[in-house]
Amino acid sequence: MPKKIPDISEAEWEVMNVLWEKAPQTANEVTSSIQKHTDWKPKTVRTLLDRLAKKQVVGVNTDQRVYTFFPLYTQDECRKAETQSFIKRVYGGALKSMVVQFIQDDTLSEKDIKELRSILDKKQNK
Amino acid sequence: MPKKIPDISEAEWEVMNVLWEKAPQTANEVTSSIQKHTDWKPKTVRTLLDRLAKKQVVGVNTDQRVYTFFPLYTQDECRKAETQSFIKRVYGGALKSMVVQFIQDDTLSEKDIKELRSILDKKQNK
DNA sequence: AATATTTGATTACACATGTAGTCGCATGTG
DNA sequence: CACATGCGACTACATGTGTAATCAAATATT
Repeated sequence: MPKKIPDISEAEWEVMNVLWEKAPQTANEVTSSIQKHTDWKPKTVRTLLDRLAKKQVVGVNTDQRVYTFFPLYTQDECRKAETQSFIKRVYGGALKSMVVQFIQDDTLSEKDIKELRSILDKKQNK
Repeated sequence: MPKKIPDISEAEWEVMNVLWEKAPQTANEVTSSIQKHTDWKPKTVRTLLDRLAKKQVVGVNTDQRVYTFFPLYTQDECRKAETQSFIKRVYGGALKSMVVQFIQDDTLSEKDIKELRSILDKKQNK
């Protein structure tokens, strides 16, 4: 089985999302991207990168003078891990319950629903 | 608009789930239920209840000698709040992306998929 | 070369969270 | 009534997280 993925905090997710778009990147590059959505200081971003590296969620190239960082897991892997623990905590493990709630609460648009139906159709006829 | 629901931590969710099943309950009653799933000491449960009360997620009846606790929000309200922030963090806000991933990953059974389809059908014909 | 700047390493600090323990008063018990 | 027990109030303490700042060495600039 794939090794357990460490917890990724909310702020760390922002950083990961940037690294999943493009990697490797220097701390400065990551900071530039991040600052489009947030007002975090470069030092803050650097701390997050260091923590992610320590947690072994990102890797670091130290061969160049200025280090570059890259993800050690795919976005899908991390999403799946987070979602599983989230669903367990909040919905007692039943993804379906969540979807049902969202469908009933009109959180999904007509269009979303159509798309979901089409995805489910494809899946079932496969 | 409904006031913003405070963050509920993982351990606190366990407590809330017990209170949503039946309320009000004394700390002892909650502890008994909780200890079926966990090995938390009564003091731990009490601390969680106190924190939830402080956060105003649970209310406290202090009229009796032994206090009783009860939820101030429904489970649905809390689920919705948590899910919204979760989806935003992990899936960039698109619930659909998550469902798609889970459908494709076979996290949902054939049966689940059938049920979802039927729910979507009902929704659409409404 | 002297100085300014960049960058990695280390440290800071408050608040949240998991996981309890202590203390003192109100109550039940013998 | 004397004492044991239960419960609320407060305290504890390590680790995680958000949000950086400081310091020293390497590098770029003038």
